[in-house]
Amino acid sequence: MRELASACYRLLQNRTVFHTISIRVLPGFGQLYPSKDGGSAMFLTSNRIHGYEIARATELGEQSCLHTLFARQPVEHLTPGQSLFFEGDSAKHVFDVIEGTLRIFRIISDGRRIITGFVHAGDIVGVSLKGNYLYSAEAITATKVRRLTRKAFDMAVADSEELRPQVFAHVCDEMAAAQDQMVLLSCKNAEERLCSFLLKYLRRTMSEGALQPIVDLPMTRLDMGDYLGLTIETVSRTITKLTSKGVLGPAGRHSLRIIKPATLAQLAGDGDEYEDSRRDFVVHGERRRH
Amino acid sequence: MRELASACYRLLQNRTVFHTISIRVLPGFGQLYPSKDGGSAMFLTSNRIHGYEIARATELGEQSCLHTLFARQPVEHLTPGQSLFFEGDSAKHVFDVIEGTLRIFRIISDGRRIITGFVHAGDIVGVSLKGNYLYSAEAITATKVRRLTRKAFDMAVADSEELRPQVFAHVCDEMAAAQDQMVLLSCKNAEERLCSFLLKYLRRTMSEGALQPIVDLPMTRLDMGDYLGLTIETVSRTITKLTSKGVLGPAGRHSLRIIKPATLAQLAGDGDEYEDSRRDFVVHGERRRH
DNA sequence: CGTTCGTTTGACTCCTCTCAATGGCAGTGG
DNA sequence: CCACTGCCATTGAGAGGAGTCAAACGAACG
Repeated sequence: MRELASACYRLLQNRTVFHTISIRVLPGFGQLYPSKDGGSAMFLTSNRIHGYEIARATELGEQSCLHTLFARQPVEHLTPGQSLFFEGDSAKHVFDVIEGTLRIFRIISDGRRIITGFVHAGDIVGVSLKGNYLYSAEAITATKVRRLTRKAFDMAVADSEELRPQVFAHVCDEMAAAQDQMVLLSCKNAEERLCSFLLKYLRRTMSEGALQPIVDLPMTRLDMGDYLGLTIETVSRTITKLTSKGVLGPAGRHSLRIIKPATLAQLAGDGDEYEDSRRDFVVHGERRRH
Repeated sequence: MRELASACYRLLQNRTVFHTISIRVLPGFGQLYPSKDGGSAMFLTSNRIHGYEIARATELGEQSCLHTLFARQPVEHLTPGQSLFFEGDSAKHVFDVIEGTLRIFRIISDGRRIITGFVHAGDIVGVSLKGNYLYSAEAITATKVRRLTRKAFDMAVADSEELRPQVFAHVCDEMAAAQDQMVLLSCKNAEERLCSFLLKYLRRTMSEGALQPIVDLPMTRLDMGDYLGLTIETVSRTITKLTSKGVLGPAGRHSLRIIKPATLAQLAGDGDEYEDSRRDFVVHGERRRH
């Protein structure tokens, strides 16, 4: 069944005009979320065995950073909506994202989509799996990636005392993120979910040395909803509510200005973030759980 | 704050009678879920460096199975409710569960508990982390474990070409489980969550060669609720509903008889499980999403 | 036999989903 | 230059599923 959903999704990817047709053909898959500019041709992962990669990768084994493994690989470009790989495909490559954002998601049998994460520039995708990809990856914005065959990647890592702990750390971070997401989905209400989400992006933005507390959200409300376990309407309503509270302010099409970061942190309900709680005042002190 | 919650939880673990007192002292932590027989003393993880373990572990390096690393370690016994380690503690040990069941959970600032998983006999806990435990572990039933220092474990693994992929596979399985859990929490209703849960246990039970489709659920409704992102009332009501549908039947205090496994699989809504869908008939064909 | 703890059941509330309509922006073609 | 169209976002009204509060029940245990 998953194969069917996946196949159907690919079909949608390949469509030129008739994407709504596919939806009617398979009533079970009512919401296969055709991507914005799905007119682009499907991105086929090449199955060539890059023998030369292996040699090159191992020879770079003494380098300290995982990214250096990818340094000499050709850069591949993805247009928004283009797929990098599909759930269920045999996991032949590991990817280093140089620029852009991707969504990582699964489609379940009734056609719903669950975004399990977003991947940004500097991240590496496709490490923590054996055999087949557990999820699909799709570009949200124009994206540049470099790829390495798993074989090359694994060999380089196996040979390097330096890289192995890095890979392990990477997997641990992924695990920690998954746990946080489980906490969010388990017992946070819409406002807390959104605040947690924005807070994460705010931290990332600020740590990159941004001057203004403006977060860029390349994804659509649908993406956010599918990530946070909410509908687009609820996401939209919650943003409106936070704006009217004065926590957020508008800042362009795909951006939000965080006016009260500390309130945002409080509303996120993670609890253990006290750093800047007194930088602004709580307007509405309510803290109810559903 | 997390430290406070954790500390408060430890306090509760140590309590003899006055566990409700602690709750009132810290209004934020209204539901610290004192464990059933919390009268037991707190289990302190020993910090001795087992130098001899390391030698022994490496000398066992040529063995094929991860469990053999633990084979010569002394068996430790945990009574129900006893803690193995706490969230935030520095992750000094890796554990091999020989017998019994543990819950793996996190406490968030408002006192809620999220169970991220259950650990059964044959599982290994504490692998996929660096530095500190991301969660607490607590025995549900009488449990037997063996421990190895991380140092010994890591060294043995690093030295063995055989063990490394096993550890990697283990981490991948954990990751896959986390993803499945995210799907469950993201977009399944109470019935689907419970069915998924029961189905997982049923599969485990049957694969162990059980003759009867009876799943043993050592945990309480509260544990199930905290795992599935539901309240005890909803868990209870859903079980009642499934029983009245004829899918489940009572089978003792902590057990459930699965009368219609295929219906259970259908209701779980995972989609890609067709194997035995025709073994029984769907009574109520409804398949709504909330 | 009484207490305690876990479970079940009921009544009610409320948060989020669903359905539906509107608004706004961007790209396209006349 | 402007209407048209498609997509995304917003807003509203209504419904329903799960949470909350409360009480009763049942099993285990001293």
